[in-house]
Amino acid sequence: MADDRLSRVFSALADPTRRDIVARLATADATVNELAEPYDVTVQAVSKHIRVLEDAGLVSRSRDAQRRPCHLEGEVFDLMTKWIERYRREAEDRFRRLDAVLEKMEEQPVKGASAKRAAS
Amino acid sequence: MADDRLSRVFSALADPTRRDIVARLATADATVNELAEPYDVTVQAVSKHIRVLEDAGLVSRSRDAQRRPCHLEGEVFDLMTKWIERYRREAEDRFRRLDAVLEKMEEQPVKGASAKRAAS
DNA sequence: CGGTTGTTAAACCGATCGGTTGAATAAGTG
DNA sequence: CACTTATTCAACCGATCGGTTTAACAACCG
Repeated sequence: MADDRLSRVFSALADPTRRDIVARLATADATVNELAEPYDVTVQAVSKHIRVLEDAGLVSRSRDAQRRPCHLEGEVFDLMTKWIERYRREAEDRFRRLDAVLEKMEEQPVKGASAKRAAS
Repeated sequence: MADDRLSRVFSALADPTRRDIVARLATADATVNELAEPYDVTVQAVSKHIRVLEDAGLVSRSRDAQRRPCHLEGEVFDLMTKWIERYRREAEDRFRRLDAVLEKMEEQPVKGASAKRAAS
């Protein structure tokens, strides 16, 4: 797994358990044990999941006696959104341009070329 | 890897090569060979990457003789954005609420309790 | 102090991943 | 037809993943 930020974030969120943890942390901070309770895996496994989320910058932790409360870090979402929006917009623009071309082609219906391969 | 849609999408984008392919497809459709050219891996490896993107619904393909042009599908981005925005908003709201609480605490500076643990 | 609770570290395991090589398939071109 | 081009399939390989068990560590509680 590439160690760049975006890769870590996407990779972290590729697991449904980790996404669920994020979802629950969105409503309230929680300790490892609290987070582990609903899943039928060991608390160690959940601890690992949280580590992954932490490494991705999605979660931060404080200390409260033996407990290590987890807190969702919202900033990282910006990174994803920025990436996504960029390419979504490009794709949509391209789609619109294609639409325009098709419309134009309908107006003056296919002069010469077969439109199979426009340019090199 | 869980086979649900969101998992496949995030998982697909967790790889930098695949993200780069998406980025390039945002500007123009391209064949497997064209896509493979800049990377120093075999074309088979790139073919696999494209398969992953296709399975995630990020890429669709048509046919042009032996070629299989790849086309970026923008819709899937909505799925991600929706998921992200939802939890980002919750996290931000919570942050704002916390801010409000802290402000209030500054107004009437710590009456009785130690504010260590508010409620069960 | 000893015991309990919360969390992590270490070692291991089967499955999947990203990559390879080699061969097969598909479809134009001489 | 044989030949080149574009793509995929199949088998394999080392690394990583998600999970386990066992043990350690940290900090409170009596």
